[in-house]
Amino acid sequence: MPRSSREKSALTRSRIIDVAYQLFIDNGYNATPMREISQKAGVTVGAIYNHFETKEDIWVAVIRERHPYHDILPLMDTVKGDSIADIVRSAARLLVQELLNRPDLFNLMFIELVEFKAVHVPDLYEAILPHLISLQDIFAGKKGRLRNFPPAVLLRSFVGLFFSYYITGVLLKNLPSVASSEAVLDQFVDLYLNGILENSGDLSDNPV
Amino acid sequence: MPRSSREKSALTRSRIIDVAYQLFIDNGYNATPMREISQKAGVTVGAIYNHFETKEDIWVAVIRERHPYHDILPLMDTVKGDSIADIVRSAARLLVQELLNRPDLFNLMFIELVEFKAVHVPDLYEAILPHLISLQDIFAGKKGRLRNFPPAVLLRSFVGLFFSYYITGVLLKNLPSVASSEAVLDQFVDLYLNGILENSGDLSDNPV
DNA sequence: CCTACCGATCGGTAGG
DNA sequence: CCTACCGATCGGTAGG
Repeated sequence: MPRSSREKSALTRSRIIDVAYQLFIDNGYNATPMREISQKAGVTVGAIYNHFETKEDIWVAVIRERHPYHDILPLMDTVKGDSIADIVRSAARLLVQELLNRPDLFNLMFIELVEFKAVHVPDLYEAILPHLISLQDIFAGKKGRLRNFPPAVLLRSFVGLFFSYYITGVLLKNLPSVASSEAVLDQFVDLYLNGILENSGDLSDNPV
Repeated sequence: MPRSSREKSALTRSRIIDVAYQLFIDNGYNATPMREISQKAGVTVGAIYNHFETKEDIWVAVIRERHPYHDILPLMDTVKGDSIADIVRSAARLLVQELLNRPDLFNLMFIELVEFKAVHVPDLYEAILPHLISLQDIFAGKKGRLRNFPPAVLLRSFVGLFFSYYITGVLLKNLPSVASSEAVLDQFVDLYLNGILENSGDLSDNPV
């Protein structure tokens, strides 16, 4: 039970963000009325404006405070393995496990692209970048030799791998021949590993 | 000059679609008022409803009749080369030349994902699929050996490559270290070629 | 945090 | 009677 009005206010604000997060993901930003947020959050529309100056401020709070990277990045720091291939593969598995059955990250980013032209993306950098950069150090001293790609390209293409898999899966989901599955994701990862590693063998013949 | 009222009607309809196409790409679907479409098209709002029953019908006409694949797919049929690497690379170059400085395709697909949950995507299959499937035949008898990936995975990861490049470029565009450029795209393609080809050499050491 | 309400604008339709 | 289109306005809802 909240004791002070301070705590009560913080709880209300948190409830508004939770409700808005879900509605934005389900319907998009412009298609989510303030009335619906207020009803589902159990407060009046006017009350919301005690916590946020504008509707867009709710969006900013959502991507800052409820963005799935809060759950995902700490997982990345736990990735271990003897070889680069093992590390990349287990990182990919972790990411997929978190992301694909809960595609909030993708929806939030697409809404940000479509409805805001990515203006809030820089807000996310300071939180995400340190984790990404530390990923590069993880490769140092591991088995396997990386081809001569710039680190930024390796990182960017790794992140892009999941967008590639997710978007093509959604766009082609009605075609039986391109059904998404763990096996297909493994093949995407194998293709990526073949792409970045020297002497990767032929991972397509040796699924793990 | 249009002679019959039939021709005039067709021109008006075409003008409405052209205007809506640009506004949807720039602002998204929900953020584009019928008033703005009507003003820019030089007709009244009421007149639009002689050509389309609802606003959503305009969207459907846009993605059916103005989708950039109308320009892109014919280009793909002109791709030639002695080796698989050459073919994939020139296909990628053609695609990028068409797409990256005119990212209509991406925006249309993202709007479709965010604001319509991809319900109209099946409409596009019948037009696009035949071209994609014929791509697989192009590889037959060319120099270079493909790794043992299913054709659907090769195709899907090729399409995904451009989504990967485009989205990560937009999301990270404010970071100088990940600036998009033709060189970076070549590296994405090299990574992909390393990924799908046996004995690709190390393309990252031998930029073309 | 609420009730009550604003200026404006939304997608869509009336009769002619 | 058709088409393409008009000026005016509908019932509801947007953010604030």
